[in-house]
Amino acid sequence: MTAEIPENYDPSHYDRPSVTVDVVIFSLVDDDLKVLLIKRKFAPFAGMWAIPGGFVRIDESLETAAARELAEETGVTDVYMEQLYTFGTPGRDPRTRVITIAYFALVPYDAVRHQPGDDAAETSWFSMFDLPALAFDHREILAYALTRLRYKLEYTAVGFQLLPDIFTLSELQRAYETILSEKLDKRNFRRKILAAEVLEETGKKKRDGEGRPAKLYAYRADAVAEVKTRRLFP
Amino acid sequence: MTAEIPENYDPSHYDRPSVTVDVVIFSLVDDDLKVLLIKRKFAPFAGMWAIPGGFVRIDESLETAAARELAEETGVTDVYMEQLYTFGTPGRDPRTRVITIAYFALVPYDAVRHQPGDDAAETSWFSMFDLPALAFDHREILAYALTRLRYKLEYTAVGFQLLPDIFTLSELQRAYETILSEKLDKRNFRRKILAAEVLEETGKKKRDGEGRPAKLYAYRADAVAEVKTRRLFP
DNA sequence: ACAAAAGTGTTGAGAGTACACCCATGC
DNA sequence: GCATGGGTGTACTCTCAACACTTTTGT
Repeated sequence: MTAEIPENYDPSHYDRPSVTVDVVIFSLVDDDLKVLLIKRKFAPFAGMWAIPGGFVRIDESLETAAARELAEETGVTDVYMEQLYTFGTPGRDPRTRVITIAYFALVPYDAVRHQPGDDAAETSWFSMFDLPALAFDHREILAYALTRLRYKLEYTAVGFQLLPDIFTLSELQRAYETILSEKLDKRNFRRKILAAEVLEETGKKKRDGEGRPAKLYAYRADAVAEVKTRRLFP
Repeated sequence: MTAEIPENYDPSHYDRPSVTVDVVIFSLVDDDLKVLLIKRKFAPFAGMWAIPGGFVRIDESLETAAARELAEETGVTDVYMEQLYTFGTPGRDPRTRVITIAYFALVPYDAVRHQPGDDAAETSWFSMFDLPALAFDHREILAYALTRLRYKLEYTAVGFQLLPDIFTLSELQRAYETILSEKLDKRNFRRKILAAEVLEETGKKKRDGEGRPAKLYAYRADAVAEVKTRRLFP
């Protein structure tokens, strides 16, 4: 395809990098944005925490590989997941050239089956706002994942993906506030989220704690995920 | 990192996919959005057109590989380029497993040195709105690239990257109209682009064709590239 | 009855949109 | 002087942002 590497050259003969997927698994716990990390047992970066990931098998798609990693760590399938970015700087893994395709997943905490310790590997949820020492370039990947998640919250209805199937508007608002690290106005929030027509009332009410019971809402399966942005040019 | 593939396993022993970069090279020619393609001489897809690309060398970064491909095909360096998406469905290349990290570049046509035919490989500019038969999954990659470019135009000032160093507001407007496939209002366009404060007058005027000479503008090097989007939540 | 959280409207400011005519030059 | 493209302002609408009190329940 290029002058140096003719297109008829069989690509299987090339010196090839390793390819992995890493999955940034977000969840909301106790009004905090958490990410699931794995403690490394071996060098390099032994004892440090890392984003769950693994090698892409030779005959599986990238999405399948990412979904497999997610399921291995959390037992969860069928959640919101999207490709984040591909990181491939030489030297990011000191052992050999490793290119990683990073994904991020939004997991409702009540759907997580494997709790930390279930698996052989030690895993734990960490606050995104209080991270431990991280292996490789994983701090950079997490920073980028948070930026993308915040950005995405502002023009899509992706926030629901972190909550249970049914939820109250106050819970949804707290989710947005937690992720954006910012207080939102209750009346404006409700008006806007209802105007987007992505929610439907379930008819049920949540009566657990103190105070007036709250209406429970569900995400409308038929809703368009992407809310049209206001455009820069008419 | 996973149950099946222990983290202490040396990744260099794995059965590894090939990794390429493909660069979607956009330019504006005669008020049309063009993309540079290469004619394939060998199987698979012999005679079909393809996005320029090549293997990532074992010790170069992905960005370097993409910039190298761009320079080989156009002679251009230092233009706007960003990572688009990573495509890795098994079978997208019938020879072997190939994962490609796609980039897109915005190239002012007057900067292109290698014209079609300069190189050994046959290259040609095609209208994005009238594409030939394409090899591999390259039609899908181009469709995604166009979507991203259009999207990006709406909330950033990236349109300049397709024009010469100095340009008139009418030329800029025509660039936006061409890419978006949509007429824009002249007064609103001018008001908005000037309000963004990313342009500066050069003092020069363009007097070539008919009509009143137009002021020539330049992109302000110190301008912030990303224009703040209106947010969905306050 | 009181504590706690849910729920609800209005107003002012700023941005978006639609729309039509005069200006400077070359021929 | 006329054809050609460049350049300019205003009024209406709509969305955003700020702001405080009433309602429903459990104890």
